[in-house]
Amino acid sequence: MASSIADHNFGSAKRLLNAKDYSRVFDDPDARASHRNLLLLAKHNDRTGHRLGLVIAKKHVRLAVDRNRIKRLAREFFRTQPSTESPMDVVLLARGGVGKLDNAELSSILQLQWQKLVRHTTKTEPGTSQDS
RNA sequence: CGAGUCGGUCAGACGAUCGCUUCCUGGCAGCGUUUACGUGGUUCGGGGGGAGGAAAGUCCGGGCUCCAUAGGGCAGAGUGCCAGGUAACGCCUGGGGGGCGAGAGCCUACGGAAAGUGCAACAGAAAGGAUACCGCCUGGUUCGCCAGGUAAGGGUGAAAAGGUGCGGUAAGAGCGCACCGCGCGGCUGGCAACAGGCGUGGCGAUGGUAAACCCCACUCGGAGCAAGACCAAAUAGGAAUCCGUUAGCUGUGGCCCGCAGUGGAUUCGGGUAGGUCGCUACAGGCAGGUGGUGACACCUGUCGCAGAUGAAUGAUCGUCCACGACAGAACCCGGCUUAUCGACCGACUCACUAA
Repeated sequence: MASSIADHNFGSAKRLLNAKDYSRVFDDPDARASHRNLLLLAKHNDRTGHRLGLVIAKKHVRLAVDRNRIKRLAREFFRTQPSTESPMDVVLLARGGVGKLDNAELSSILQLQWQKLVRHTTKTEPGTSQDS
């Protein structure tokens, strides 16, 4: 419990693992952060930390090398984020043009969108709005 | 040194910190239990491995798996000079023919048009068992032209029915001769493709196109790891309607035969899309030897070289330089094709200078 600040690993507990996990986020997201190159969806979970899922469609990023690069960068970013008091399941969707960004640009975009997402979720009060 | 041809190798390097995955190993929870011990994990250490020459396009060929022991015929598809290599190929090697280049070399779907069918705009006199516009020659003539001979010359066209030369002739013509080309028949060399002589036919019949239909020869059963197997669970079981009962239906794409199985179709309602295996050790890499012109084969030694599954192989910083291209495994191999910043090695050709 009480996932520590120095917890920077990224095992299977930190990832969305099957279709159920994904559709839970898609069907009723608590928060969203949109950018012209990507979209973040989030839903509170009852676990000890954030979990990340990635949807990088071939339609939006043509080359496999770029798709892998985006996934790695996104994982790296979420790995290094400190866990907040309200853990979430987050899904990152790629949009067109992400493949053209370099690593530094992508990182700064992720930083910005993540902050937006955190503000959103703290506003919508994690404890009470458990179900609708 | 300059220009070029062919073959091969590499695919930024080093360090620090933080991660991912897999294997080995040690500790520590948990579980089984007679202390031993076994098992074992969203746990903590230590150590090892972790994308490519194209991983790509999915264009061929295999292995493997299932369908039915994959058997006969049709249809369909593919291949197409010869001989080897190989598990196999549309690949590779060697050879032959043709073409390009000064050369090293490179390119080449390269079987059949005297089985048949089709196609060829325009131009042109005539385009396939053709034809005579101008011209040339002979004869006649009312001097306008007419009859006949001819295919050398002009003109048209992508292509005009052997070519060049000499003889010949009224002018011409394989009409005759020489050489070349072509057809046919021996001979010699070669496993063969084919090459080289020799003889023969005057060549009024063999024009082109077969990545047009077609003919001939040879090859091919189908589907793919979401193949397929197993585990707890599930496919169960149920209701309604319609069709059928020596048939029909099902069985990987077509049809017929053969073979195997069996009532079938639709709708309603219900349930699954968890885990393990397949999954990486091999037509395997490297070194040496033997045989072969070579592709390659055989022998000996040695090495262990990714196995993910919402999908690992990365991020940041520092230093250096020739400032880093194309690009990411998904069952596995052999090829082909396409993309690609550059660096290096070997063999060879041409030109120039020097010796």
